[in-house]
Amino acid sequence: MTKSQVQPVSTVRPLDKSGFIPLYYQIQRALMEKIQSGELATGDSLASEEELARIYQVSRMTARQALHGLKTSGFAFSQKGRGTFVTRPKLEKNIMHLRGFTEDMKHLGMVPSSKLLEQTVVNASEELAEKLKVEPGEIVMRLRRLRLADGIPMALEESNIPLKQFPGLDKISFAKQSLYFVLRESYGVRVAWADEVIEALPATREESELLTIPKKASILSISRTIMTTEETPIEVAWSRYRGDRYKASIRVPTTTIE
Amino acid sequence: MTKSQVQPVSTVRPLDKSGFIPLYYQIQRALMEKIQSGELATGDSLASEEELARIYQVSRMTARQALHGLKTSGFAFSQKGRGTFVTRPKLEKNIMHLRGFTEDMKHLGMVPSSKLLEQTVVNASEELAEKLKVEPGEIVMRLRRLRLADGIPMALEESNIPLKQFPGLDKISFAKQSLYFVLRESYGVRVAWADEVIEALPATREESELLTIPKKASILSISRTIMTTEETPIEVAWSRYRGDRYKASIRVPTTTIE
DNA sequence: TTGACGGCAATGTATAGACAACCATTGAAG
DNA sequence: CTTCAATGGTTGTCTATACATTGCCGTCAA
Repeated sequence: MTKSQVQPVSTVRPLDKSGFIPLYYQIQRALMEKIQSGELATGDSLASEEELARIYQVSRMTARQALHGLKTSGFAFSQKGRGTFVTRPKLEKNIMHLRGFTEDMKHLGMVPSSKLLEQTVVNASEELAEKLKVEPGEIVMRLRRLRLADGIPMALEESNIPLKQFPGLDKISFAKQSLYFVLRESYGVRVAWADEVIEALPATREESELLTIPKKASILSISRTIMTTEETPIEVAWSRYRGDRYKASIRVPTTTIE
Repeated sequence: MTKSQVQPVSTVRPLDKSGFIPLYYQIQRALMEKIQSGELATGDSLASEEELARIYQVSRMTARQALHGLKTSGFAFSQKGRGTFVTRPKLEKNIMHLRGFTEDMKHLGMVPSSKLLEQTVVNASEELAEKLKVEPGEIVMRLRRLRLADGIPMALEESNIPLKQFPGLDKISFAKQSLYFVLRESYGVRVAWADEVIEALPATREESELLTIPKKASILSISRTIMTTEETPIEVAWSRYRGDRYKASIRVPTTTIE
């Protein structure tokens, strides 16, 4: 509360009013940066809705929307009559964010690397075709990668993408580029939601060898289907994480508690 | 789209304008009921914001807020220029909802039962005290239950609740009543969020015996901390599910995709 | 010292309206 | 028949305002 008095107004970057990026989102990102950089620590109070509106020269509802975005992504919470406060989640792997392995590891301060095991074009099996909502036998790109952090094998990933929707995708090398990055930037894919199923499985022989763990050791399996707004699956993928090195976490916000 | 023309207006229950329950929430629940009952199937279009506003005699922003609630809880999604559509998730155990085991199993059409292993009052250990944000040694109620579905052991649950906040809780029998139900109805607890950590672990000897699975078999572990709006933990709990019988699932909505 | 009250600040809820962006359909022009 | 333009419907963003509800704190009186 006293902080806002001390804080110089000069630190506020003016908003881009060109109309391409929503104002509320620009404010949200500005606040997020302050949280990520540590300028705003856990427990600190954020500027009030009224104050944000004054600082950024927007209406209170717009400022409110920016704060709402922080709340639903788990970086802040509000108390009626008190204010809005930072609550930076220190979580292992927040599955509420659709990040790839590379981004995940960077956030954890580890050096990610990847070993391409397979990049082929296959005909969809019955099971896969059903999940992808295509005809059996349709061509699908399959990507199988071993993921390492600081040189230690951490996960095994397989990704299946129907090539019908993304012509030419099989000719791109994913040694360096992130799959999600390519889909977003080159094909303009708009993701609507993702369904994830989480299981604890015993390692198969192949998995235990690649991940250098004992046979039948516990594995955290996350299967994911990413859907577009047209309800067409973009990708069906699964990841197998070493049970002894990996935890998934999630923050369930108030809005979804019944 | 044609549906809204056929639908008689008489089915609309008038809103309770007494002011105790927000209008947007009443609309949200009314829509949710139609989804749950099957009156609105997956893929059906919901009434437009304008239409809802007209039907319920509220402003468009209020109708919009009702739809927003459905979206963030994964029961609907919107497309600019087209409308809002139902997308009822048919998922195994949606961890986006804070349901207890009993409600979970009922939703899956199985008959839940429970065996109370332990209901004691203990002094908090270092580790537990830190998680509950209380002093070490403070009294805590511990509930350990074996959970069965159709008579088959499915999960092991331990729940720790600081008694300081809930005097008399240790005298209530939880053989029949749900813990969440009691906390909500008798103590008026307002939950702000829950953090969950999901792991794949090998079963200990005790776990394998109680769950009738082989030793070191894979177990899906979900640890949960439930917090109030005051940032005080209400409950620290963990569940151990049989890896061969249980899957957790989650639908990540657009709003939280970066 | 304590308790009651009032005022202030903050979020929660709700209204009314405006324009932009996007999608599907229709109808006219080629 | 095909293509393009207009149109209406829908969600997305934004403004301006109002009142309710809650938490905090200081003042004043008992």
